[in-house]
Amino acid sequence: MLYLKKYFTEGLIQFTILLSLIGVRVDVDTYLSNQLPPLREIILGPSSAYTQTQFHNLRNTLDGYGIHPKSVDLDQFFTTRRLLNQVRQLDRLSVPSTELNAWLVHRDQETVVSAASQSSPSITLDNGAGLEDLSSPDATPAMRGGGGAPESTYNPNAADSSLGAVAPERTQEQGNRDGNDDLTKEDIDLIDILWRQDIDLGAGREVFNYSNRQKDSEEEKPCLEESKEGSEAQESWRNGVNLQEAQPVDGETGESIPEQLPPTGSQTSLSFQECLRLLEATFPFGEESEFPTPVVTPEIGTSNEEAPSTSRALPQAEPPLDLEQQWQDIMAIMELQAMEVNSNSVNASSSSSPEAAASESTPMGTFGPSTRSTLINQDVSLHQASLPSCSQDFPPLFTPQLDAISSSPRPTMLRLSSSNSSNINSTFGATNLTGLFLPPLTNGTNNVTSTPVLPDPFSTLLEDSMLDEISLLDLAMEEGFSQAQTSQLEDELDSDSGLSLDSSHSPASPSSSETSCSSAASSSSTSATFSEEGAVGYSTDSEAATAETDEGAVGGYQPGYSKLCRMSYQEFHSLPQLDNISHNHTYNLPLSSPFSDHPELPFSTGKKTVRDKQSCKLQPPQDLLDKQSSRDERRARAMKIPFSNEKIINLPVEEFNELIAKHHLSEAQLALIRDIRRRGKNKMAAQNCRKRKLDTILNLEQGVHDLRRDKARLQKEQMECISSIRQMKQKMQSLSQVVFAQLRDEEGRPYPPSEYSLQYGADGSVVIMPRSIATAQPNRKPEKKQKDKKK
DNA sequence: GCTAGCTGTCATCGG
DNA sequence: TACCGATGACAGCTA
Repeated sequence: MLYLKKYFTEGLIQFTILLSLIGVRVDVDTYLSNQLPPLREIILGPSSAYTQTQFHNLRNTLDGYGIHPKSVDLDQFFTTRRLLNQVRQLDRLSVPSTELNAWLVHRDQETVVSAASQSSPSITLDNGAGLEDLSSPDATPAMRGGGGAPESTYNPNAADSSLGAVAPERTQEQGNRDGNDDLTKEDIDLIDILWRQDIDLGAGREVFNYSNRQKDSEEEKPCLEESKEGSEAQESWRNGVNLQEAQPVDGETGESIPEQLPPTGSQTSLSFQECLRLLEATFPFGEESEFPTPVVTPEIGTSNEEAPSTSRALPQAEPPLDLEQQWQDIMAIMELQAMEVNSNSVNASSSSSPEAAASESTPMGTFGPSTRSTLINQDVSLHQASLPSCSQDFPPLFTPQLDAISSSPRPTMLRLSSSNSSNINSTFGATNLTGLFLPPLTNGTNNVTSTPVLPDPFSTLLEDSMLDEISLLDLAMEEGFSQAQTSQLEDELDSDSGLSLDSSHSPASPSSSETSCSSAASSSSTSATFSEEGAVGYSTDSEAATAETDEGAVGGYQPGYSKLCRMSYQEFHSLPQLDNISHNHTYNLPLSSPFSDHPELPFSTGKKTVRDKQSCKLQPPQDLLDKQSSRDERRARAMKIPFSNEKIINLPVEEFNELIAKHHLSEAQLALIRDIRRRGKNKMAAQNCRKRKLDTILNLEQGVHDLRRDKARLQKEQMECISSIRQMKQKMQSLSQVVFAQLRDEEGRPYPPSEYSLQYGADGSVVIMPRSIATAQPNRKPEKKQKDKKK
């Protein structure tokens, strides 16, 4: 479960990164110009010590790695933190001007094989069939990947026939299996007929301005009309037909015709696959990425001849492509998708060209013979694809393993995985996610300059709650947290910050958790220990009670009791400044604390005893806390206070008074008890106060960042307004010249523009008046020597 | 030895 | 008026 959890977490992160990349890309120019180095530094936050994301990241680090909460794997910790920070910075529009951070989800061959062999159908990168196969328990890998190549999650037929055409055999054999139950053979034939009709109607290269990337030798094939494509594509999505299969195929030659690019760059969407391709090309991923995602290789320098039946890992040695080239590729893809020419019509023409045959077993994502052109054809227009496109594009991130995760009861958060539902569309089908982060496409022909995609809605999905709460709550649900513990975690999420006041192990430092534990202990309940999270040394309440009884009332520092309360999961991951983890309170703390056996030992003398030193070696931070907290403990012990300091501090006033009343205490004892209570509460208050201070600083920092971002945005808008006004003035001037050229006075003489000017009334009237008067009385409508002239 | 950071404690104020 | 929380200030401790 932890393993799967890790996959899910990382997959979610990468998923959001990729989606964010789509949105950020569109408006990247804005931020390229606004990303000043200081601002960038602030955004990126080199001083991560004051970021509140650490404990969340650590939280994420905890899940799935099976490490002790106190033994933070720093590499994973910082890696996760970096990822999360950058994810969040994506929504904050913090794309550096000279830096492109990209991630590529990667699934190695073994994972694919195992996934396939486990009858957990892997989700192909752009093969909607693979998605549908999720719902088809009887779908075998061979059925998806082609004969004899169960490992291949990438169907070459689909690759070659993407965007408009599909091999007939695939249509018949896989169409229904892919969940395309309602797409009958007649429908397919009809679509094909329509497709051919469009071809015959002459929708050719000039219509779609096919990209010059296409090989000259390839036959160009007209694409369907966009409107029809839109409807068909959506229907195709509904039917589970992969857009990849909608690649047009020349009706005569049977060759795969790549989709055509619009003449200008309409930067509206970017297919997931293309994102992967570009990201991979930019940052070749290695085996580091543990998230099992389809292997995608860049089409550049990739041929189908190599390892057709095996998935290839991403070529790490491949040098990153030029960034400019990458962006050009992205733009080209966007242009392509803006055309929405990706038809889902099933073309009877078989794309079983030799190349396709060669890539019959090409692993999914390994682009075959058509290289770039084929790649482009595989793109999916997120616009047209609407919601299904999301599910179509994104599911590759969610592997069967994730499905297994999602199959487990997880009541919280959006289920991003394909889940165990029969159709991936059911996951995203409730809402049009595409519409969330992509502007509605009114017409298939996108205006190049009128589609700035601001990913604000989607950015909301990337907010902290998505990444933080999902990690925590899901972890709580998955790892056997009790409902009370889960609610405790939720309460923590509701708090202003993750800082736990209970970070200190001082007995006089109770917190909500401690209080709750105290209550639980008082009710003789046996709360579950947190040993499952890896923390050791926690005892049950009964044990704590026993220890307390054995130890006596004085020096109520109960390792079992208090640590159960204090060193909770909450405490650990609620620390906002885990970068400075130096107080490992309970690390390697044995179950039977020395204090239990010799409760008087730590408090017997002010000097360190041998045993004390030994305990210091085991738990140095504990020593600090012991020393700091033992003063009142020692005092209480010296005064023979018959109950623990924790009770003194944490009990409500009524109970505290009752407790005091039950014992016949001297004035000195009462005074000490009240001092202990006062100091203990004040200590908590001080911690609260400091926490608030820190939160205030962080909020201010964030506010500064937001204000700077708003300032940059407003400046950009101002520049746009100025430019618009300038254009309007120019247009007005030209119109004035036209008017003056046509105006004549009573004698038929023209009005020289140098002497007259046009004055525009508020009611739309336009009058001509001498410039001298116009300048002298700019606000008064001249009555003389004017001729009203309605425009 | 100096310094920064953390923590506990006291005094004070306000609810 | 007692209680409690918040907060500034200070001191002690540790790295």
